[in-house]
Formats: sequence, structure tokens, C-alpha cells
Amino acid sequence: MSSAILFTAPPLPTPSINRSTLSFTAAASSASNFPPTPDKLAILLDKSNSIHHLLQIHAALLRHGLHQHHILNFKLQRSYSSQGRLDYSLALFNRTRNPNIFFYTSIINAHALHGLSQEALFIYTQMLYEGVQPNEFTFSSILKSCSLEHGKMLHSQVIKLGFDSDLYVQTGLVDVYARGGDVGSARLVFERMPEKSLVSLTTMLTCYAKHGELKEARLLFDGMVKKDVVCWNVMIDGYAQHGMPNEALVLFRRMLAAKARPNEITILAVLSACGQLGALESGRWLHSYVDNNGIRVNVRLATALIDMYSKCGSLEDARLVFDKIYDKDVVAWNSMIIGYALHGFSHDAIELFNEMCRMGLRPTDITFIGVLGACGHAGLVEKGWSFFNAMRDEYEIEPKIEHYGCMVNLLGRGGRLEEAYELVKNMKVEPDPILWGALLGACRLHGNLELGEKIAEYLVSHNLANSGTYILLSNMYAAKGNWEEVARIRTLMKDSGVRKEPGCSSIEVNNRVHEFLAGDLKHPKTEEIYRMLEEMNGWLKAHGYTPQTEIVLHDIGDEQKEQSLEVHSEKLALAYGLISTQPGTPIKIVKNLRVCSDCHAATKLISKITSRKIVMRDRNRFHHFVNGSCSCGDYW
DNA sequence: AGATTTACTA
Repeated sequence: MSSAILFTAPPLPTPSINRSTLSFTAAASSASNFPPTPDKLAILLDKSNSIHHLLQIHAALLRHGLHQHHILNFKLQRSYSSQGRLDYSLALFNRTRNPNIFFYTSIINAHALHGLSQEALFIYTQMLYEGVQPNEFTFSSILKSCSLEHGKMLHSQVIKLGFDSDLYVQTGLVDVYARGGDVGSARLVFERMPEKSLVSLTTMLTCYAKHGELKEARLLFDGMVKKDVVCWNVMIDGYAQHGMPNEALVLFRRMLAAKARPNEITILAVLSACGQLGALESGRWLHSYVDNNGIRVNVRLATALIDMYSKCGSLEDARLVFDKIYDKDVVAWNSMIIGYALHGFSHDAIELFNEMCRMGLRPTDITFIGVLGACGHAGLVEKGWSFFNAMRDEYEIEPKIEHYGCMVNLLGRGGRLEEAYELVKNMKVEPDPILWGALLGACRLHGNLELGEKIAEYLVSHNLANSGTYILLSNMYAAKGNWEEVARIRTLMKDSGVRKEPGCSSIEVNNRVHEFLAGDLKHPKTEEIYRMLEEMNGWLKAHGYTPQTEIVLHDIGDEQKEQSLEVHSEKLALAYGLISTQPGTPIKIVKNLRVCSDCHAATKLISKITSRKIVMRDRNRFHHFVNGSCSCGDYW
């Protein structure tokens, strides 16, 4: 940020003569209003709601020698800013001699509101340099747009100048520490506040929610006597953004029960939760709630709907929403492209990408996640390479680790392991465990023990191994029948203290999401579920199905291994789906990890036996099981 | 005569 940029004022507006200008001028210069007094101009300024009016008044100020009038300039500047014309605002500020604290505060606030924090800070320091003392209003404005480091410096100035007992300033400080990730300091300032407003409570609530401290957040939330839509939103979104989507949904229902009125932001958060859960019924209900309650479906809301529908398995509905957006932005295109990719409709995803480019929109890094993912699901290696190269060469987007991940998946699927390994070795960014996991997964798929061992060893020795590393490696040895190595890996995993992330599957029935962990006995219908499970096993055996006991990582007998497979979360959810939905209707299941290969094989067969379509979303993509086969073509 | 704080979609 240089002063040259900031203080080179754009040319002052030259009012143009048009209809509205003429009538306005006529009003301003009618006999009783002429010459305009500052009072009258102030009233006009407060009433003005268009940039034309503001320019007219500005012209009047200049014509009548009022262009150094502090209050009028202040008001004019504020109106320019609120019309989004920060350039006029700043020009006016720079042409006003010796701006006072009101003017300084207001121009700082305007920059802060427009996200121009560097500029806001620069003006603030300029103000200090000019010898103008900040007050509590200035602090609450400047605190919005500063880093933790600057926040600390401002905090000491706040104390020095004695504004630390001001409610607004305190709230601003809590917010600064919260945004800077210093939850402890935020809490300290917060707890020292003698009086806490709804806003300051919400600020602290946001702090907890943003940093994943949902228990603390909920405690604070439950203690709030007065709740407005904002604090409901913070709490619901906190759950949605931290892997607790069901809690978000449950809280949303309580919000409705408490007669609080959701707004667009509430809906965005809850749609995200529905998407994560695959809760299509709830998502549809929300969509109709939006339509029935006068909430405008703008491009953001529409995008959230697309995301929800595609994650809930209804690409058709996603497309309907997409087609209705008249001002599609790149985010909307991205989510539709990703939707197609997620479902394995790779060619549609790529076609949509081309269409988007034809419309003149510039793809972003997220767009490439979509098309590279699409290539991966369809095994389009050359196409993938051309996207990957175009990304850098044509669109000047530096590939991120996620893009390398897509490429590794793609090359891995095509069996081009060495190529994938070379890519990883030569990339400029540091590989992360997810990327290594993708490569390791490819090694397992093609039985390339040599490379797999090399990678796993590297990961273990660098303390980068996660549960997936051990499991993949163990599966590789198991596939080769090397049971000693399987046992060794198991011990290694135990010693490392790494625990497997528990698999969790969920299914939505009657607007409620039912979650299952492996071997879960918590569901009220547990008995019926397990009876169904037995029946399913009977069907599978009758069709000559052999459980894939070799993928079980525990040191137990074969029979117990079979039993441990039988109660996998996917199968529990499936069993519950079979007993609680109408015959012939599709069953939709969501799993938090990748679907296990035994469950995948079993589900294929069950789709055939029961003549039901089973849609399963795992961490990576959708699997549509129909009549004994899966849309992923057994690669995932 | 004049002002400041909370929530946000891949």
C-alpha cells in the first residue's frame, strides 16, 4: 500500500444533465430553497438514495462554496460509501482540509466494510500522524479490519486512551482475537466485560463455533436469554461446518419450534448440513420452505441448493435449480460441474466446463477440482493431463495439492503408478498424508507392493502415517497372502497409537437422519435391524457370496472376522433401509469414509436380490447399485 | 448538527 495510490484522488464527479438531474436541480433552486442552506442540503443528503442525487448535491456544495463544510462532506462521503462508490468517497475525503475525527472514523469504517483493511489501517496511521486522537468509535471501526498483530497494538492504545470500558470496543477486541485464532485472549476480554450485549455474546459464540469448540459454544448459546436470528445462525452453521450436520439439523428444528424466523443465511447453513448428511427429504422441505416464505432464491442460495441436491443424490433437481439461475456465476457452474463429477457423469461435467468457458467465465481452481475429478472417475487420463496443463499454461492457476491428488487418483486408476509417483516427487508443494494415501491406494489396487512399501515406509518413518496408511498396506499384504506382514503392520499400528477413524453410515427415513457405527446397538429398532441383517446374510450365502475376511485388520479368527464384516455401518444402514422403506423404492445411504470393498460387493448383490436401487455416497463419490452392478465400475 | 459491534454458498 503506497500513499501514491491512496492519495491520488480520482477526478471529481462531473454531474451530467439528464431528466432526474433536471428535476432535482429545479427542486433545489426553487424560490424558497435558494440559496440552499447547509441545513437543507443535509436533509437532502439524508434523503438521497441514488448516485445522481449525490452528485447533484456535491455539485451544489462546490457551487455555493460549501465544499469545505465538515458535516456536509461527512454526510456526502458516507452516502457515497453506502452506494458502493468508495472512489468518490475517498476523493472527497482527500480534498477536505483537516478532516476531523468524525470524518476519519467514517472513511476508515467505509474501507473496513469494503474489506480494504490495508487502506483502513493506512488512513488510521495517517490520522495519528496528523495529530487527530482516535476515540471509541474509531477503534470499533478499525478493529474490524486488522490482524491479530495489529489488534494487539491497538488493544494497548485502547487501554492507554481509556476506551477499554466501552462495550463496542470490547466487542471489537473479542472479535479481533477470535479472528486471529487467539481464543484464549478473546475469552479473557469477553469474561472481563461487566456487561454483555447480544452482539458481544454472539461474537464470542462465533469465536467458539469457528474454532470447532462446539461444546463451549453450545453452553454459551443455551445460556443466552435473548436469541436473535444471528446467534441461531452462528450455532447452526458451527455444527454444519464442523462435521456435526445432524446437530445442525436438529437445532434448526428447535429454531423453528422457538418461532425464530430463519433467513437466507440460516438456509445456507442448513442446506450444507443436508448435503453432508444426504438428507434429501429435509433438503426438499427446506427448498419449499424457501419458496413459501418469500426468501429470494439468489445465486448463492441456488448454488447451495445445487450442492445439496447433488450431494443428496438428486442430480435432476440440482440441474433444475441450475437452469433457473439467470445470473450464474463461476461458483454456481463449479457446483454443478462437481455434482456431475460426483455422480460419475464425467462427460456431462466436461461438457458443462466447455459451456462455461464459452459463456466467457474464467474457471477457478475449484473448477479444475471438478473436471479433474470427472476425468478420474471415468479414467480419462489424457484428458486429465490436458486439463492439468491448461490450468497452469492457459489459465495461470498454480495447481494445489488437491489437484495433484486428482491427478494421482487418475493416473493410479490407469495403472500409471510410476508417472503418479514422479508427479508427486516433482511437485512444488509439500505432499500431505491424503496425497500419499491416494498413491498408496493406487498401489494397492494394482498390487504394486514394491512402491507401496516404499511409500508406507517413508510415511511411517516421517510420522506421517495415519490409520489409512496402515490399513492400505495391510490390505496389500493380505491380498498377497503374506500374513506375517499383516500381523507386523497391525502391531505397528497399535504401537503408533494411530486409531482408525470410525466408519459411520447414515440413512434418512421420514425426515430424520439415522446414524450407525459398526456394531452399533443404539438404534431403537436394533432387534429388527439385526434380524434383517441375518436375513441378508442368508440371501448372500445362498448366492454363493464369500465375505472378504482378508480385509479385516484385527487379530481374530475367521468366523469373528466374518462377524465383524457383517456389522459394518454400511450394512446396518442398509438393513434399516430395507425394513423401514417401501419395497421397490430406492435406498440412499451416506458413508463418511470410502465404502469398504466387502460392503461394496455385498451391496451389489443385495440390489439384485431385492430388485432395489441402492445409492451410496462415500467420501469420494456416488455409487449407484442397480441389479447387481455399480456405476463406479468397481473402481473407487 | 455528525458515528461504532455479530452470521455468508464450491
